[in-house]
Amino acid sequence: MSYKDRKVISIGTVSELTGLSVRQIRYYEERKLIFPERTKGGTRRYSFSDVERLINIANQIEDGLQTSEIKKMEKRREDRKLRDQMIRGQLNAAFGIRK
Amino acid sequence: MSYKDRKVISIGTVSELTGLSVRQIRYYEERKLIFPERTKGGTRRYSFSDVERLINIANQIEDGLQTSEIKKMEKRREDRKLRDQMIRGQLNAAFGIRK
DNA sequence: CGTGTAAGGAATTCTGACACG
DNA sequence: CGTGTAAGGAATTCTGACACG
Repeated sequence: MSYKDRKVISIGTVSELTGLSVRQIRYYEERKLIFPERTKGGTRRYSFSDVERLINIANQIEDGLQTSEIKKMEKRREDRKLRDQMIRGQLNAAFGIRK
Repeated sequence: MSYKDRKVISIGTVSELTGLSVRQIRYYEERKLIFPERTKGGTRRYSFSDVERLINIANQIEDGLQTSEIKKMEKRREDRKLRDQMIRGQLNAAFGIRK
């Protein structure tokens, strides 16, 4: 959609923007925490959103969390979000509650 | 400032986003129409604003304009902008006109 | 588990030049 | 003038592995 989500940044630039090593960035991908696109040639491309996400991941790692825990927390957060949306939708369908 | 102006995109990706050849992109820089940054290694980095500017340049070229003419028009536009700002500033200083 | 590193190779980019028109 | 291309080289990125802890 917006510039923020266009995958156009190569890993070296992401390393500069985040302060993380390319090794760390690739590792977080291996652990399914980040999902860059690939060019035809196979090089990774990240978005600014990815950069922000990486900074959050790095902070959680610094706080002693393991990548598996970070992954679980994200999933729970995502599940809550979906559940809330569903509840909102049902309330709206039943009572026409706006916003 | 914003994501739009961060110089983080390499020339190959810019080529994809604009549909221009890397040769064309480098040439417009040679003609002083575009100003990418450079990494320590010397590779060019562009912003989304640069991508937009390139698309505009390409359209003007298609319309038969020469790079020197495009450059002049941009300068004139820039000069008008500065002049208007100055006038606004003087009006405001003299009469306190807001906005 | 998270990260560094050396290894070999492939993809990407760079510059200056020649070509065409 | 604007753009394509072949040339040689340098910078960038890739993967799989070994190391440490």
